[in-house]
Amino acid sequence: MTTNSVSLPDARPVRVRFAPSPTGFLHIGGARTALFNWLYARHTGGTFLLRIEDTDAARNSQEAVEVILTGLRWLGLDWDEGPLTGDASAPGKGAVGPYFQSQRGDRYRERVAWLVANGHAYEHEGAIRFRMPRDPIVIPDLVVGKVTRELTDREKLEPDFVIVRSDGQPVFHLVNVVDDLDMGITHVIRGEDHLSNTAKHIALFRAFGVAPPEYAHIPLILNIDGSKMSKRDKGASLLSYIEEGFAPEAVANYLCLLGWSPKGNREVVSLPEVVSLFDLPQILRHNARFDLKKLHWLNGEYIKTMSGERFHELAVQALQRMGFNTAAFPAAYVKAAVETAKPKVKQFTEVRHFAAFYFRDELEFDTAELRTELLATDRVLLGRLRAAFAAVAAWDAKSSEAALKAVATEAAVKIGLLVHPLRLAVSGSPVGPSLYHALEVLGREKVLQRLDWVLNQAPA
RNA sequence: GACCCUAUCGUCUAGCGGUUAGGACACCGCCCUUUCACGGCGGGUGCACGGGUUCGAUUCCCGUUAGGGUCGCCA
Repeated sequence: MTTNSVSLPDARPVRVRFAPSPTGFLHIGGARTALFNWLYARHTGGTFLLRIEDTDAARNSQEAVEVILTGLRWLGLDWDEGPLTGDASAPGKGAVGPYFQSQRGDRYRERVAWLVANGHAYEHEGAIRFRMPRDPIVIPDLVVGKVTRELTDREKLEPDFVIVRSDGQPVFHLVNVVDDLDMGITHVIRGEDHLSNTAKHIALFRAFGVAPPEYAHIPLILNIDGSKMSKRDKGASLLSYIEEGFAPEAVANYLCLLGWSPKGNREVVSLPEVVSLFDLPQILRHNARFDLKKLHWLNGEYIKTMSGERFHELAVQALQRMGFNTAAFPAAYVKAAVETAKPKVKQFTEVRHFAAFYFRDELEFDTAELRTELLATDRVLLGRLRAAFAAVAAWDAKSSEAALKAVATEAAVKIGLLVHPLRLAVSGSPVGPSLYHALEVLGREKVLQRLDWVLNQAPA
């Protein structure tokens, strides 16, 4: 029997929560904690609650809460109980609210008074301290196993810890436990950074005379170099993935793969399927490093199978964020243009390279060198290509391809000699969508215009 | 300093005493091709180290090392 197979079937319906502090920032690790809680609730048919731990007035604002709500909604993590907006005083959804700690002061005062009255806590220099047991506390953990936590040397000097500051504000350990108790939380799924603190929480639950919830401490997400991911690190904020053009389903899928596996050599797994496969004991115990390249690949996988409509929606969104006024172009043109980028794009910010040229009046080169390179091409050859294009009867991908190949054959050159400068001339970039399809979408007029521009420039 | 957790390719992982240690990303090579990209095929790289236990350890135990976490009138 391994140490972590400790869970017996529990009659109580599962109630889990994500309890972030509104810092104006949703950490990617926090997002994964929320995801794992959500997965467990959905897997067990339980309830997922969102609780805002805004006891620290200094870092508390409505906007900061909205960041969390927006991030969770973007990932597709809906909560059964919790706030509806960032407004702490507004009513939330659920029977055990308020779901903002700033609104629960009475509960905390009541609980603290009880602890003091029953000898579990006492006032000391204006603050209230909890009488912490001196003996080691055993933490049964669904992922880590049985952990015996002894006091550290510092704690031995003063084992009792503050639960209410001298200014009257209750402290995290107290409010966290009181809320979990009052909200009927059955499983606490949180980052491993809380494992050591759990001894305090268990002691508090016992003082209140109730059994602590089940615990599941999940490993942390580290930077790719193994250092801890702090707020400052690139990619630490969930918001950055929204801005960098990732699809939420890809990010959620990738997060699932960190510390958990669907087995069977699979990587692409939809959230509904993860819901059915997910369970706590299978979570890995070691930290994972965040590999942006794999997320990038995974995002590409999702884009490949994405409907044209959804791709269109997200691509246009990305273009507009980059300042392209796609609305100024005919809808059919935008649709066709964006479509040519779909097979090549792995991230929505990349539509800039694959579709921006459709929406620019002036040719813009990726680099100055490319401009020089284009102006150095054989004008005679390019002129013949222009003439052939002008003579094509019906302008489409097939006919422009045929025309280009005919010119190449006639001139006895490899088609690459035409293709490369042509691509540069119409898009300003050496990489892009299927060239002939791009020509078709762009329209003959614009193609000839851009070729003329090159032909009229002084040779490099 | 003390306490706690962890350790399979560069990265994410499968493996739960006997395997040619599997997959994916990344990387390299080849093919396809619209000299790019996309796609296809192929390739290399791994059980941190040292002791046990065992007929046999990647797998179990102990230690070392390394990484991470915690010890706050922050959450």
